[in-house]
Amino acid sequence: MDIASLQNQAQVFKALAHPLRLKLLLQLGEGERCVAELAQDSGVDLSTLSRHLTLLKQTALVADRREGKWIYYRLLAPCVLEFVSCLAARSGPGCACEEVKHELA
Amino acid sequence: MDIASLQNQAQVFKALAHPLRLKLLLQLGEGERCVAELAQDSGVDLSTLSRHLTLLKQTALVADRREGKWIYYRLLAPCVLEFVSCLAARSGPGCACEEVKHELA
DNA sequence: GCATCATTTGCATATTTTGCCAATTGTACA
DNA sequence: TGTACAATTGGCAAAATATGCAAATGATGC
Repeated sequence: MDIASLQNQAQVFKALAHPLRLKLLLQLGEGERCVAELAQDSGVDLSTLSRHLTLLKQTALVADRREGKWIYYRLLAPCVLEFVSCLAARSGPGCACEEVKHELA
Repeated sequence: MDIASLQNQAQVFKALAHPLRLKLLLQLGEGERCVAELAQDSGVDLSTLSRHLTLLKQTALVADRREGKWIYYRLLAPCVLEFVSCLAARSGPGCACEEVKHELA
């Protein structure tokens, strides 16, 4: 694995490394949303939200589409959500994967 | 998904969000390694390497074990590597998951 | 105890990330 | 054309991260 690939992948993880951005991805996992909808209970400034969405777009985790006044975002990488579930299933150390359960036993 | 869980998960992604740490995880995917071995061609100061390992340990992605003078690190969460492979398989935007191939078509 | 080797910690500095406010762009509609 | 609304961008300060050097810790063996 060369340094460039590692950097690219780290870039994706960086995009995932923020609670708000994770939340946004989970919301988009349920379907397309416009910025105002995503802002609903985000608790941050609209400008801040926009920057987070831009970051997700740059790593191709989401894509956007304009429809009239609104811009709709959609999820591009469902596999991300699967991995998040795996993490969510972690209780304490280790992860939910079978191999690891064995490792920790 | 509550804010605390999101933060915990973001924490894990943060740990993954660095090329060197990803490289370390990949190396550990092949088996236990002591710090000196990992330092071999890392290109960073030993102290820096140590800090990265500490960070990985804090998020329970790896664990360590002392044997005489050496400290061996091992991978705790193989599912991480699977996800990294998924990312590595991305060619341009999107991801290697089937659903996404469809989405992008 | 003392010297040595493997690894970690303290500290200072450089870089990156985050978040708000204000200003701007893009669209719709009167 | 002008106004209103949705969303993004510029600018800047605060917080978090990354890194190397030097000093400290822990274990070994003389």
